[in-house]
Amino acid sequence: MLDLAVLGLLRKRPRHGYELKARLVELGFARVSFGSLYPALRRLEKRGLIEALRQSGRRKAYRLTDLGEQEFARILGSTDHDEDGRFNMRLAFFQYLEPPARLRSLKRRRSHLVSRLQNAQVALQDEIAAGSGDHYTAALLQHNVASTESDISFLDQLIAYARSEMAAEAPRTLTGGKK
Amino acid sequence: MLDLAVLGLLRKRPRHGYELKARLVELGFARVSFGSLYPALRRLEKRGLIEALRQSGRRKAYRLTDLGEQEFARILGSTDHDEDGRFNMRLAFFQYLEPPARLRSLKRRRSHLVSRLQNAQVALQDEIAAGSGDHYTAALLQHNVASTESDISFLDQLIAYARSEMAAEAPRTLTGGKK
DNA sequence: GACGCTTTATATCGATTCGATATATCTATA
DNA sequence: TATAGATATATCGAATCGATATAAAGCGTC
Repeated sequence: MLDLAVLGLLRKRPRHGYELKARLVELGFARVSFGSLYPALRRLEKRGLIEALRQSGRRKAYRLTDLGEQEFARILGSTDHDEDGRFNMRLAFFQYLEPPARLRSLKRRRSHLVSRLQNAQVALQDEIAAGSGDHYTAALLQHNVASTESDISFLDQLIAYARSEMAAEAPRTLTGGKK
Repeated sequence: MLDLAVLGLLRKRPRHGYELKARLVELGFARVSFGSLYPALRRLEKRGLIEALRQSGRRKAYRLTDLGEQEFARILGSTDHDEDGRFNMRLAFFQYLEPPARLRSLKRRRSHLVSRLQNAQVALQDEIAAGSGDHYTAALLQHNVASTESDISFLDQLIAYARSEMAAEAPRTLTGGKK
């Protein structure tokens, strides 16, 4: 996932490690640590996907190479492994995906969340049925259900938006699109 | 975090690895893998915190030792490092914490989320101000804000509950508690 | 009752990531 | 120019990931 993040952020403009970290925090990926980021930079450099532009003082800015751009497109285009952080990272780079690919990715994510919701609902019902009497465990399970529901409705908004984009972009329907 | 999870689940009753994994999934910790779980079991066994009860076929159930129970209490009592999964795991074992410790933990978590919310709000405003025009990045940042807000109100409910527990349990006020 | 099939269950392993610590460089300011 | 705090990179053992291997148990079915 870090590879995608680094390549994606460098696609816009060169940055050094510290800047990358700062942007990741802004985007909500506070978990990525320097202990994974710096090794990732060296890994990517060794693979020729990014290259260093030596600069002032201690900073070492990197830029994306052509090879790196290809690899970024490849990772972004590959079917996503359904994990929360993974999906959100992908979302941050949706601008680099074609609208149809966006829609596919969103639908896939949605169905994953729906099945997660079902599991969460069952777990909650089982807990209530078992009547263990632990309010906090029940609250945790209730929260899992609620936040998954909220994620699904968030996705539904995105799906609606992606559909409208496609309608606007490819107006080759009988109605004869405008613009 | 896995250590806390394993010890906490075994505190209730003996289980084998596969059962532990299943319960973790129910509780919403789908991310823990067998590749971390089984090594963790051996680590904990070597430290004398759990011990195996050989059983039918391939299953190897473990039970918590006295030493393990002490260590569990120690970990649960130690100040939590603010990370989402960490906190939720703790919540799953709140039943083993004293009400005042519960309240302290909840408040600490709340203030952490409030500062995260502020950062998320700033990031969203900055993105809007920058006017990059990428709807998906903006949506991601908006979602970060919304879900953090929702987490805070979830915590507020828990805090209210924890307060009511303490009021009910230690009714040594002037009003003279009932029960 | 032996044949496949799926589920249950543990193990293993290289690569990645964590988390804590160390250290160097800038910047302000007194 | 000392000192402090923010910026920036590096390092390293331990934990975790994720994918794969293996094997026993359960189960229909012919």
